[in-house]
Order: sequence, then structure tokens, then C-alpha cells
Amino acid sequence: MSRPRNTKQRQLILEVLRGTTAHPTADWVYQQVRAVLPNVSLGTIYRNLGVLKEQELIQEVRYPGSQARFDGNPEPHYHFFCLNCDRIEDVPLPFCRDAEEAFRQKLPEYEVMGHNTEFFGLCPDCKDLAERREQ
Amino acid sequence: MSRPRNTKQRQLILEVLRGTTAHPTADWVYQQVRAVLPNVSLGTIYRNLGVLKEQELIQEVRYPGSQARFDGNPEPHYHFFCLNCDRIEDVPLPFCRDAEEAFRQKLPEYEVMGHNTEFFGLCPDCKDLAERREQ
DNA sequence: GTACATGCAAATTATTTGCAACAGG
DNA sequence: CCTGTTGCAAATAATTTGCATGTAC
Repeated sequence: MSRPRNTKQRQLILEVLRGTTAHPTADWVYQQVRAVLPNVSLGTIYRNLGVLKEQELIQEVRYPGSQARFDGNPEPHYHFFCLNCDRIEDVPLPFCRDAEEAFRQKLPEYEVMGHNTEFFGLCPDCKDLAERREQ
Repeated sequence: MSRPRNTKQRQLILEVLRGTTAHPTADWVYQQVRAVLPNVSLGTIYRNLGVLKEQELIQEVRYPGSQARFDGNPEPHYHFFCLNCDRIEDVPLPFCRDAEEAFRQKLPEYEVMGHNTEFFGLCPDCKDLAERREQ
């Protein structure tokens, strides 16, 4: 276990992630950071995303057919994934752990540490588009 | 929209996935299929996994830090992901759509088509190991 | 001063694709 | 036959790593 340092690269990556709700990819973060530190490398981005994840300051979100996405909010919360435009949004519903409790009751031999839930479907924009196309 | 054919490669890939509960990677499927059809290529595996997904005969499961995994059971159900050994298991709890309904009530401008939930923690084997190590 | 971190580039991993030959319906 | 599919190999995309140098503490 090493103690991570507060490099300006790492601070900036965290700021970038905290400053958006778009759940961006590593490459998007890279572009943003590069606007401030033009010599930063993509390797540094990936290494720091890994460190920040280990420190539980950020989360990684995955969805089939999409590359890794990052979330500056480390608290458990729901995500919505738009099947049409690949957008990921936060869902303003309270995070409910009832299912975890049911799991522990039924299968006590497991250690359940948490769960992720992603809803999927069409975001308002894509739903509108789809409805217009139908007519 | 083209009509897929029943090639022996595709049939076999589906059988392999239906014959395991291990949620294997594309490469594992490749090894299994190759035991029967030695000339099959990995490209064929990936192409067919894509087709089978589109036909909703299989599912793809993703978890941070792990490559794509495939599930021969296309019905919505819960997964458990072991943080220590990367194993994915099915969870024998009834699939509950209450959260989807709550989502629709609160955000009717979205079209919610479903949701995925993965629990995570330690499987029985890894929990035992961890407990023994603690002593 | 001593790790940890960086930039750079090369390496690795995972997945996709072009194409000529093949095969299912 | 016609068109979807295959095997092969090369290409692409995503991510990781080795290493000499730089920098936080």
C-alpha cells in the first residue's frame, strides 16, 4: 500500500469528473485535462482513474457495447442508460438496499457488499424522436 | 434486417452457453467450440455472439475491470459478481420490477424498458478464505 | 532524498473488419 | 443460386506497461 500524492494531474482529473454529470470516457477526460495541461498523457489519465477508483473517490460504470465510463460521484446511486444515444444519466430515486437484505437472508454464505442497478431504455430526446418517426 | 441461418457454428455456440452457468468470456466459448470444430475462428465467435444477442437468445454481462461475459439465459435475472475471483453467478431471487415502476412514476418522460442489477461482494469460497486469513 | 508519478512510446488485450471461398434454405 | 456466413489475417480500439526523468512531501 503506497500513499498517493496530490499531483496536479490527479486533482484536475477529479475536478473534471466532479464538474460533469455526463459519465464520460477516459478519452473525454483526457481531452478536458489536456486543455489545461497540454502535455498530459493518456497513460496518466488511465493510471489516475485507477487510483481514484481504488480510493473510492470515483466510480467506473460499464454497459454492454460501450467503453468504460467514469462518475465523479462515488456514492451508490442508480443510472439510466439510453439505448439509442448511449447517454448515461443519474436517476433521482433513493437508493434502496432491500434486495441486498433479501439476498443475505436467502444466501447467508455470501458476503454481499453492495449492488449496482442500471435502468435502460430511451431518454426523453430519443423517445420523442422515436415517436415522431412512427407517425 | 436479414434472416440469420442456422449454421453449426452458431448452434454450437448457443449450446455451449446454455450448457454452463459460468458466464464465460468470448475466448472461453472459443476454446469450447474449437474442441468440436477445430477450424472455427475467434471472429466467428464474436460475430455470432453479436447475432445471438440481437436475437435475444443470450445476454452480455459487463463488470468494471472484467471483459465481456455471456449468459445463455436471456431472461432477466440477477447476477452476483465476486470481487475476489471474478466469478459471476445467478442469484435465485425473483426479478422484481418495482423500481422500474417507481422510475416511470417519477420520470414519465423516459421510456424505461428494463433494468439490470448486479450484486457484488465475496462468494462463499472467497469469504471463507478471507475469514481464515484474518485469524 | 525517497518514493510515487509523469510523459512518451511501445506492448498487450479485446474486439472488429475485409475478403474470397463456402454453405444453408 | 442467392445471400448470409465462414476462416483467415490484418486492422482497430481500448487499456496497460517499461523506463528514464520529474516532483510531492
